[in-house]
Amino acid sequence: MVTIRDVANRAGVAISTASYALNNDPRVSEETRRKVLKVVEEMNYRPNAIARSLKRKKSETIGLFLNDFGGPFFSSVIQGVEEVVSSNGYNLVACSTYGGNHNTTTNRFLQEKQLDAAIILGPNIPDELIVQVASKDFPVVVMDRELKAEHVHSVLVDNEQGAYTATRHLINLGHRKIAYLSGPVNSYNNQKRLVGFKRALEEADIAFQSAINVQGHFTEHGGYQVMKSLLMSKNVPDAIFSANDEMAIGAIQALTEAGIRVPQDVAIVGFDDIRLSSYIRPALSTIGHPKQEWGTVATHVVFQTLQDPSEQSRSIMLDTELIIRDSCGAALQST
Amino acid sequence: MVTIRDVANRAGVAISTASYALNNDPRVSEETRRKVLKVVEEMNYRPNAIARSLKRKKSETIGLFLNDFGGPFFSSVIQGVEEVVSSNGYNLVACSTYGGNHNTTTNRFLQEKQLDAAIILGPNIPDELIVQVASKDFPVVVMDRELKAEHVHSVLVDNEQGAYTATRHLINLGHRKIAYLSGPVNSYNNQKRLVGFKRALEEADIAFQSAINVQGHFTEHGGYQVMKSLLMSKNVPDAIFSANDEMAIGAIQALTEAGIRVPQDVAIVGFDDIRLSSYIRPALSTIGHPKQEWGTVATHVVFQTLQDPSEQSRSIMLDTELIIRDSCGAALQST
DNA sequence: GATTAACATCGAAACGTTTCGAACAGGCAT
DNA sequence: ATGCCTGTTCGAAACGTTTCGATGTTAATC
Repeated sequence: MVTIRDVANRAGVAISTASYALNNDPRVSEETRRKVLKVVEEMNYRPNAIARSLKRKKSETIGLFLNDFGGPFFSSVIQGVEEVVSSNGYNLVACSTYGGNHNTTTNRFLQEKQLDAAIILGPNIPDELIVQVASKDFPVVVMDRELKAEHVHSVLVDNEQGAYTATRHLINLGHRKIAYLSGPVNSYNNQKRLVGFKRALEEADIAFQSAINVQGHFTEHGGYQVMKSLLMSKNVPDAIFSANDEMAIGAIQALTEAGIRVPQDVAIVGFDDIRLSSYIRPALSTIGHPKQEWGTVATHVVFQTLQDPSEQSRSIMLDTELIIRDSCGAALQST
Repeated sequence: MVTIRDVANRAGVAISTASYALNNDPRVSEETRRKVLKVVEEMNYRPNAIARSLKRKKSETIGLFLNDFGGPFFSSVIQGVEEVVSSNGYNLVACSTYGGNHNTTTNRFLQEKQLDAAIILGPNIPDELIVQVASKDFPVVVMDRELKAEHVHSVLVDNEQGAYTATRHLINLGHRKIAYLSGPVNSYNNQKRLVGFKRALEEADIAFQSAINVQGHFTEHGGYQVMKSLLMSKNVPDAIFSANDEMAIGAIQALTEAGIRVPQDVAIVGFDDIRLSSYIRPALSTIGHPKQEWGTVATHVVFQTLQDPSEQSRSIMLDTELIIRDSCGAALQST
């Protein structure tokens, strides 16, 4: 491995001079700089980023922690993050947090100071770990929870408002018996969406029926299963608000198989606006949110804090949008 | 920041002893080890991974280079990679290679020895860079090209055979005028798929018509556009082999809009078996390949080479599978 | 011709670890 | 007493950079 010492020797200068030359320090003369750069070229020298990070106490790398690379809209979020990170001349590493507390990658990157900042979209990282690692020169942005702590910022989708809008929409279409197709009960997103759902019901004087509040684990298969059992119990609602699109798609499948028409017999609205939603039949009405922007905003917060570490903790909420397609029946009524 | 020196001081031992204690070296007595670990706990000490990497010349991290996190099946590949990496106690970082040669992340991680190995699925990383960085203690696995060089291994999908099977299938169904819906001409995947396509035609004594060899950039929109213009030119084929599913989906959209029935008027087969393919109507017949396994195999090769650096360069080819749904018309004929 | 300033270069310390070789203490056999 | 293990601990050098403070040169000023 060729080091800066080799370069310095060959160029006939001190190590420090070589280093200055490489870092465009104005002290070094144009002549020496050229000499050094020529040798660098000849020897194909590459600075060792690890040694540099050790000395500078900066890695110019920010970490994005995801619990699941396979998720349906994470790719959009990553693209947003990537865009801002690289436009700032920083590097991005994406780390999987799969595997919970014993995950070595998470602990290693988060606790062992290999990064300059972290963006978190992995609910299985505990709050305590986050507040522990966040510090003046290690800002953290969370996208999957509210967490009020020093040097921790949050960028969130307005789950509650979105769920409220979706439910409200179903109520306006004349539905009264509306089921909530729930994600994992301890999920932050699910909790907020449930709150919005309940608020809309309450406003319309509809009682919340826990019998038709069923849990589908945020997966297509879960949605399918749960819908199946709801059908068995003969407890079929007029309408369904699904806490995400995946489950809604599974539910539609189950309904269709049972000969129940969507939206004529049961109307359904989802949440997330994943790509698949506009392709299935009937096309899924849903609550959309700006996935890529979500990533860019979070990343901007990171860089602002990096530039001005005295920055206050911020909390940003992104708006959602009702997307009407076929599964809610609104298009049908209006014609 | 609390360092090992602080720990050593507080515990009343030498730095080296503290280090040995932390690394379970048998030299240190049980008593001292406990004393050190207690102090570690008290002070909440975390070793600095950067300093360790510098000294050990190992980062226990492997890098996965992707040109596009948003791709439709990359998430499956990543999951496969992640699984093997973490089961070996290593860390995974995923780096975007978006932006071509000037991409700093790529250069930095690849050239500046922050990693122990690399897996590459980003065609915009030039061959020269790969052979330059591959070395005895830095194995590289490519998944997006053939590249014969020392310390470079390849794990590939059998594009040619897959394309051959798909085309052959269309021919067997009685089609003679078959269009090739092409990806970027310089793409390795596209080239191989084209070869397989041509081989099938040749075998059946069908001339390759360059007029219906059209380029759709591997995107849905590209497939849609290209199909539109093919329809304008009145040069409509009996059947289409699309070099990937995305383009096939766009093409079906264009055909449907023009009132042309799939598969009755035009049969179509894609490549990749992305998730969407089984949801669209008509469901897309395609060539499937084991995406997650692709990742796990590549990663196994990495670890084998890491364990035995004298390992020969390997080249592994994964089989594909014809998946018959509705768009090719086979299901229709058989009933 | 002495004084100063500006410029270019250098040596050495530091970043936080790991690890080599030496040192020390105690126990045992000579 | 001497020598030699064995078990434990230690000091110091290294890893490849960056950066502080010092040093030497040269040219400009009085």
